[in-house]
Amino acid sequence: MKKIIIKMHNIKDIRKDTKNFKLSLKKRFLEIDVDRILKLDEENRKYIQKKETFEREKKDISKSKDKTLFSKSKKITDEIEKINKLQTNIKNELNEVLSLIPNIPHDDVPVGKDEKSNIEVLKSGKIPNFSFTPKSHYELGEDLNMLDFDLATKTTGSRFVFVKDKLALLERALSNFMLDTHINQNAYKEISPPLIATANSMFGTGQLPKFDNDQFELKLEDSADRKFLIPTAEVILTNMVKEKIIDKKNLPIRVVASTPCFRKEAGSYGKDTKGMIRQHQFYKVEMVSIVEIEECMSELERMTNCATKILDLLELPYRKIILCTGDMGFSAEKTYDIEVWLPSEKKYREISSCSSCSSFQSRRMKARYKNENNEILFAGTLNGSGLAIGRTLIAILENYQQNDGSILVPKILRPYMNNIEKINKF
RNA sequence: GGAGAGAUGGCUGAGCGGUUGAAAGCACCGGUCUUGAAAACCGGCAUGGGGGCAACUCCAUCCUGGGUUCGAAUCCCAGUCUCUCCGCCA
Repeated sequence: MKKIIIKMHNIKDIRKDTKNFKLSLKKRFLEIDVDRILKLDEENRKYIQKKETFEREKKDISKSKDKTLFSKSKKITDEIEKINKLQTNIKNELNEVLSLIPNIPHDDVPVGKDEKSNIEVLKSGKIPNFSFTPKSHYELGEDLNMLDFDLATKTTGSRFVFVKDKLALLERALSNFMLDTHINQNAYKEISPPLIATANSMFGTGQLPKFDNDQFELKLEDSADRKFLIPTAEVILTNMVKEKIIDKKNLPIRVVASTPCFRKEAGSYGKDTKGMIRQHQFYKVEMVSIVEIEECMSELERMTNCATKILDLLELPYRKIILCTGDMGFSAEKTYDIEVWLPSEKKYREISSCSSCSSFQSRRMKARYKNENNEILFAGTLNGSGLAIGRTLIAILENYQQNDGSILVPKILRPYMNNIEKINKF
């Protein structure tokens, strides 16, 4: 494996356009000492120059094969070593600071501190009118005897669930239905990936170093080697192109996978403790696109449409919102969230999140492509849920519930469920 | 788990102490020829970083990390990964 020089933000760009960089950090409401970054960068370059001067001298001596200069060469070696140490320290410090800075928001993204500044861009589907008080998914699931939270607590702990019988079938049907749709209609290629990723891969997509605490880490004999359960298939799918130079003719790359996802959800104590909205383990169908950098915005629209199409086909009411700068994830430059209507909460809840990460992840991963001019550029990466299966299951339970506590099966899913039309208690 | 073999540019693959950042071939790009294409011939073609407005120039990199040496792709040590054979196992 080649040594990887990690670059999360292009320091050259920061140097050249400090003003803009500071402005975009402000949009994210972040306090970052940019002047310190620039100072580190300057020092770093100063030492590099110093080192290179010595290295050149040494090289000349070696080439001359002049024995009288050999002792001098040895002294230079010591000098280089000293400078190298200093330079490495500064470089590491610089990289550490840079690796904690999130992606720069796209110009389209509304500026705001929190979800209150998100903007609704689309509302679709008909909100169901119930002649009775609609129940929550966990009431429905427990009444059907098909969701068992207590049992999961006993075997595993809180925030896990046993899904049983026809709901387990529904979960499986959803996975297959979503995959089939993305593969056959949306031109994604199906992948069944590993569910474990290296620390390096986690760094590539932006989960590390900042969100270490949210990850389930595996216990390994050799503690220097860190491995993690994937918090989303995005990690492993996006890293498929890491350290690669992709031929332009192979772009765009579109892949989809249905995988379990594992999240510690540190810092979410007390939020959504009831039901299966927020679990430590859940299934999700994930789409990932690798594109030429200028295609990011159009691909994001395309990807988001692939996600909403699933909700259209399932005939679930939803809305699409664009996240403001303060509510966006670490690696994203622009994000659409898709929220599905939950009758028991009388609220829209997130069921998918589609993001363009521009070259933010590809810089971390060293994923590049050659364009028509033979220039090597960092690729654009995008990821989106299409959709979160657990939450889709919830949405179906709640939106398709009947007065007697049974659940109508959405028409499109029936072929995937032995053509049953209804999920009953008996 | 045992025993061997290996890791070199987009790919194949030579080099095994000194102008080797690296032969050759393939792929790719440009040109000549051709009505067009193919073939043939000519030329170009690694990545990262530093300096410079630029032409350009300098440094690093032959799996990773140490060591030997004035000098390492080449020698030594440790590690990682890959392949083959045997064992074990969904």
